[in-house]
Amino acid sequence: MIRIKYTAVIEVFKTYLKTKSQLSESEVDTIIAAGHIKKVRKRQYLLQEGDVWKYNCFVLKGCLRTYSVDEKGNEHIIHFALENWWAGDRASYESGGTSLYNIDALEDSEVFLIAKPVFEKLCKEIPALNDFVNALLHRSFIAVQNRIHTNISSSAEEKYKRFVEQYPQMLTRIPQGMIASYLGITKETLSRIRNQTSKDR
Amino acid sequence: MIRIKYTAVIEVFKTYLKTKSQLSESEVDTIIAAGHIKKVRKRQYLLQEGDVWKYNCFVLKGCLRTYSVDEKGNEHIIHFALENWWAGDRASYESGGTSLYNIDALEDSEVFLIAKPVFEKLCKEIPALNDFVNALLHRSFIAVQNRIHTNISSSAEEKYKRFVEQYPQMLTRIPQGMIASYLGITKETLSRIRNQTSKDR
DNA sequence: CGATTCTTTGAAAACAGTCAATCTGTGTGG
DNA sequence: CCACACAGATTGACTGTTTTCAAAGAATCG
Repeated sequence: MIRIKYTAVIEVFKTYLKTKSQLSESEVDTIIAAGHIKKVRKRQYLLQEGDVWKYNCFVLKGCLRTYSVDEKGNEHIIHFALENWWAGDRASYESGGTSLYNIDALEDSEVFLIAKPVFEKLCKEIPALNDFVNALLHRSFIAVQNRIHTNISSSAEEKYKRFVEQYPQMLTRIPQGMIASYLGITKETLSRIRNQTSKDR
Repeated sequence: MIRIKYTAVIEVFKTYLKTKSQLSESEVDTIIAAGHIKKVRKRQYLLQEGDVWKYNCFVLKGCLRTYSVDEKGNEHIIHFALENWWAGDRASYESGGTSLYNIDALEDSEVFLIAKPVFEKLCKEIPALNDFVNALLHRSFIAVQNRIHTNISSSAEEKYKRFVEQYPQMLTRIPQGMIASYLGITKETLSRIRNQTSKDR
């Protein structure tokens, strides 16, 4: 059996839209024609603090992180985005103001970008897209709220355990220190937790 | 000059919709006709863990909290809703599954409820309502994300300070112990922080 | 290999939680 | 009106968790 070994990376987005939304084939094509692929090398910024975020960004390949840097130089990661995830700064996008966050790539990545005005136009023209974006936003909200709940009710160890359950794919691709940052604990604490739990067995 | 001393409590919702949305007078009336007012006494539940949440709930008067109770019996408050705020459990609402949360009143309150199927129908019929709900959801998402950011990047004291800045109205109406719970710290710690900061002056 | 990045470890200090007792204010019923 | 109960806030002593700082140990990559 002959298999096509190389799948154009944009297919990731096509497949995503086809399986997750009610969009027709031609609507999917319209959406894809409205944006463009951007390659982001490891350590390269997609957004820097002070910039304005004007895109919808879907990760086709690789891994991005969204984070802030405080006065002491500590990074605080609020979001990871692997393939099939969205990234961006919604606050800046909505308000048009400058961003407090940085987004950069943890691996060589490829993302699909659609500029805000273009995307808004599409949402108006394609009801199924509008519905999809809404449903997505609902799910995102619920996810962030769950994260709040875990955050205010759990110890460092519990937070890590839940992270492992919820995002096992991330464990292998994201450096431990960054997971610690995402959880709001130090890398040293996370290291000790992991060591601890492996001894317990 | 003669003034009407008593404003029907539903006016709170009318005013809210008129000032915050693009809805026409008649659309506002349609929406109001689609729901009903419910009085909730202090300590009374509006939702209990295990129930399914099927409403959109706008607070006309009083104050509600959404919280979970863990194995040890500790309460973890994820949301407060004063007048002009929405309350509810979006996860249960969207999925139709049972809720992990309780909602109860901290004061004698009045809320405006619109059942899910009715509300969904309204959203389809009234584009301005749909747009408004979306914009609201966007803002909510951004707010929760900011809360995450504060949570993972701040000490107990900083969290409290930000809470005070952001929600000064709540300080006078919500017991301190509950604010502590919302922040993910103990009531004793919050008490000491407050004492500490007042000495510092 | 050398350089860089990431992780681990140790010891001390800071921070926050626990438990129990006390204090304060409020509202209720006798 | 007082006494009492109750909810909420405070305080102290103690414990436990997490951070900090510094150093050393893996792992990765060109």
